[in-house]
Amino acid sequence: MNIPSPAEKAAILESITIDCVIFGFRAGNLEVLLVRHGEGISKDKWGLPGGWIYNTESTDDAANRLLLELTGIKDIYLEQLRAFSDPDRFPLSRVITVGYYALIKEEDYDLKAGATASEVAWFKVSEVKDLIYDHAQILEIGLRRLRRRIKQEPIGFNLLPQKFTLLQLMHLYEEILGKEMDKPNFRRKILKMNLLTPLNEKQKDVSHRAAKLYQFNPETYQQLQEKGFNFEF
Amino acid sequence: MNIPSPAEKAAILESITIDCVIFGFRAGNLEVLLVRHGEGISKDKWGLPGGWIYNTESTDDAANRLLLELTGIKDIYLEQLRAFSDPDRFPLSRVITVGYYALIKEEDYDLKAGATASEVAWFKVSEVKDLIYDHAQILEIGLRRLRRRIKQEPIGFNLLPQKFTLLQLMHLYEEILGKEMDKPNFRRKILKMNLLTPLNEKQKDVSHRAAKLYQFNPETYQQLQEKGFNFEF
DNA sequence: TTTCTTATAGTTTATTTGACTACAAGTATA
DNA sequence: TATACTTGTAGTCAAATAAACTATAAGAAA
Repeated sequence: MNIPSPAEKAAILESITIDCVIFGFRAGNLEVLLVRHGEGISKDKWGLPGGWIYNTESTDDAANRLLLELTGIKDIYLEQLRAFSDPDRFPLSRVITVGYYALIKEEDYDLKAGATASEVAWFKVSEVKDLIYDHAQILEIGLRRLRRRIKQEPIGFNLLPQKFTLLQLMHLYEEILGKEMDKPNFRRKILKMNLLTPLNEKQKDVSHRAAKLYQFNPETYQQLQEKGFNFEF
Repeated sequence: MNIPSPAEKAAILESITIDCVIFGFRAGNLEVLLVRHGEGISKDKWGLPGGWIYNTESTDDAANRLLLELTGIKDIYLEQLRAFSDPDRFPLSRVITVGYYALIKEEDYDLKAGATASEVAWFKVSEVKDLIYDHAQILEIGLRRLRRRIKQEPIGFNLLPQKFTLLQLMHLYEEILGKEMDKPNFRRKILKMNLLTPLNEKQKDVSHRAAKLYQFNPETYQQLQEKGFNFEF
């Protein structure tokens, strides 16, 4: 994030920015998308993708635009976290930032660094360190939100391939919630919800008994949502 | 909310404001605190208490300060809702507002209109209408947050007098969640949590059998919180 | 003394949980 | 080809919980 040029100043809100916490999941690890800044006071340092917002756009629109410009990712569902407003959070001027977060399947998107980002990459959440400004705090709040959300909505499915085994799904919950689970019980509970459609297909190329593949069924989810249900495990 | 004067402009962030949704409970009704504006384009109209933030304060601090200035209420726990950022939400200029919410016991606070508010008063949530700008939306989001929170934390006790009966507590849950409950079951469930200290005291001046009074016990709550528990009814 | 209202205790049945056990279906290897 | 090994899947059982309901107690009012 840099101080905007005079030309830019006319079009943006000088005291508000956006920062996005984008989570992905690969090889059993929860990851987060970071960009390396190409200019300004944080040049060469890693941080969350973000930037200034235009006078004419909502923060939702700004978040989507910035994410596309910096990382090449578009058309994803970004949810607002909250505003971060410590007066000293940004060293050059008084800036409040609005945090957003999302969960995506890494394989569905090609990364392409753009605008003020010289590089984009996924990092394991457990290994992230030294982020600029207060981005560590924003990430922390994003992670907390993710853990809460995944207990109440079936968002975890966004992180898996379209066809997955029950054990993959369970491992995802274990990784995000940070606790071990019982296979038979998990299986019973998730199947009773009727959210998964069993496929006539099995895993391939595994050196043990192949597990049945399932896919998430958004329609039954719609129906269930009206009655209200929960994802505690 | 008015356009700030040139003198004020130096001290504030021009494009960010705060708005507070303060909930109270009286005579079985959920209420919200509104102020009548004394000046500016929304003069004489009712809206949420709020205003501009200073360069030197966080949004949390600004919310507390504004609430005190406008309504006389201080030292309460305000929680951030989120930023509201529709480019057209404020008619005179581009302003993003950060919403806050809180729950208080009405009897504990004296209202005193101040600063740009000519009047302050409690309104039944079910009867509120015609709020300025997008304050109806902010109230709606606050209400949704309240309903979610009350299912997970014992915040409802903030709304009752210090000594209360189980039926009063149940009615509060019924009012906020909008559904009827079973007395014996509610009673059993809430007592098993061990959050209430029974008093050697009963209701007075009621024309029927007097119910036992209880009070909320913050210490056992502290202990329980570590283990995690939930308030579903 | 009877009636009415609300408080509180208890019952019953179905459902859900958590911890396990057992076995099935494959792959690897001897 | 037989055996061991790994993971998947089904099922059991006791304990805890939830929902719906009945019954009785404690007062106030008629």
